[in-house]
Amino acid sequence: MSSSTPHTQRDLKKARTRRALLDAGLALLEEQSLSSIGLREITRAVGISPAAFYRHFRDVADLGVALVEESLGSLHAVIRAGLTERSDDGERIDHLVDAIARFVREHPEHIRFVVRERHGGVAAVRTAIGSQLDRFAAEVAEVLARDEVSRGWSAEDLRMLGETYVDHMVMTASAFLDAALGEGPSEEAVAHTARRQLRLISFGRRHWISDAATPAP
Amino acid sequence: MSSSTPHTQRDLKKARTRRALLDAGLALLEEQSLSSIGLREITRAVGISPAAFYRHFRDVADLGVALVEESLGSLHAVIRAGLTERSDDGERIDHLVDAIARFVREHPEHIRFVVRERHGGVAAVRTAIGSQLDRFAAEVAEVLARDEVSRGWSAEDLRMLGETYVDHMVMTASAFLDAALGEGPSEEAVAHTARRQLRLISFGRRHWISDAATPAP
DNA sequence: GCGCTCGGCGCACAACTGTTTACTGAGAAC
DNA sequence: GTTCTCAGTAAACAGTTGTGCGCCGAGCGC
Repeated sequence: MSSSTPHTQRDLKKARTRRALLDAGLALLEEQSLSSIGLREITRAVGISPAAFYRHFRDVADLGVALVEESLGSLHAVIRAGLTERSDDGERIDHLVDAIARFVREHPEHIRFVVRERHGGVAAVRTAIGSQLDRFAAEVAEVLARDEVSRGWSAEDLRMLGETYVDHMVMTASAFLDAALGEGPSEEAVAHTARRQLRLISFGRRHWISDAATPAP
Repeated sequence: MSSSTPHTQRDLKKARTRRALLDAGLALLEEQSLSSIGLREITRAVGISPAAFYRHFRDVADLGVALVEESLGSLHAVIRAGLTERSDDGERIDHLVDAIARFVREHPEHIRFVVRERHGGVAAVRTAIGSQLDRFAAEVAEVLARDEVSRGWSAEDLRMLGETYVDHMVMTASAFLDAALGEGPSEEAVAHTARRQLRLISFGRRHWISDAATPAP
């Protein structure tokens, strides 16, 4: 999107092995965490010599950072579409949850990576994911600001709401992933719970009072 | 609490180096993830020979599982107290958030460990944390069931609510930790956001309609 | 076509890993 | 006081790791 990609067949080849490295790393991350993956392990999986790795990345951590952009870039578009699509609350929730479920089904390794490394052992990757999710939250907040229910909401409250949504999405995606691998509840159950949680938030939103003390229950 | 602890001074010594191993592991986990920590690395930090490790744990993963019980055991009591303490919603939220903040200040390494390994690269530890948090969610649900607002809530809905609370606690604790290390927003800011999110949930709770279709906003 | 660029290779290097083996010696048991 | 238990040791094992070096040789610009 930003780098110049000269169409010479040599750069093409380079881009292809770079892809292979990224894919191999992603695959290995299914059962390990980034900080325990060896450079040699990756090159072995790709079928190139260890030294060749340095032609593409400085570090394994560097490869990790590259994976962050890739993984969250695609999710980005999906969620944004899912949120904007319908303004009716019930349908919107269903669509959003479905969108997440579909994404997890199509890119399981990507979200596995994000969830695992969000609080993982590699600082650079952690902060990369963090700032990506921050931008994400801001965007969601912006979309939600357009709803009628958001009238009178302060920017800060909207921001908080956006973070809540993003965190919920990540957790839901993670739960879907577990479901797909047979660990934890079924996909239906996860979707069910996710919808109810979104509904809970939705109710809270509709009756939100920004500053007043909350009455006793 | 469960194991027989003969007061012979030899078992005492053994228990002490076991503690040292656990502490060393916890300390190393501050900047790495469990799957990348070496057995030798731990024994070196403690000052014993690598082979001595096997007198206490079969694996590094085994040590990890032991850390899970320890880390979440203490949090358990704290949160339960924080939740039960006050029935007024506003005060309860404040107390809960304060309790989390205090806990993070007192046991930063423990929650660091839990957050990092919850979705980390070691399956055994992952499931140990998962089941611990599950029990946790059930307990929270039970406490919340005693509120007046929970009249008419199905067991399933309560369970969902409990999970929401637990997830929120973990995320908040993680945010507090980041704050303490100077990454991300300040502790005050984290507490502020956490309180608002809890308030949002609280509003949602009060206006919850279990099955009916949600009206347009 | 000639020279240059540069992705990839092979090899060497020192450092490290987990695990086993036979052992020592302080303390328990009787 | 003698015997047994067992946490911890030292040494060796075969692998593995990241990184540096010099060298190809296919493809590029010209």
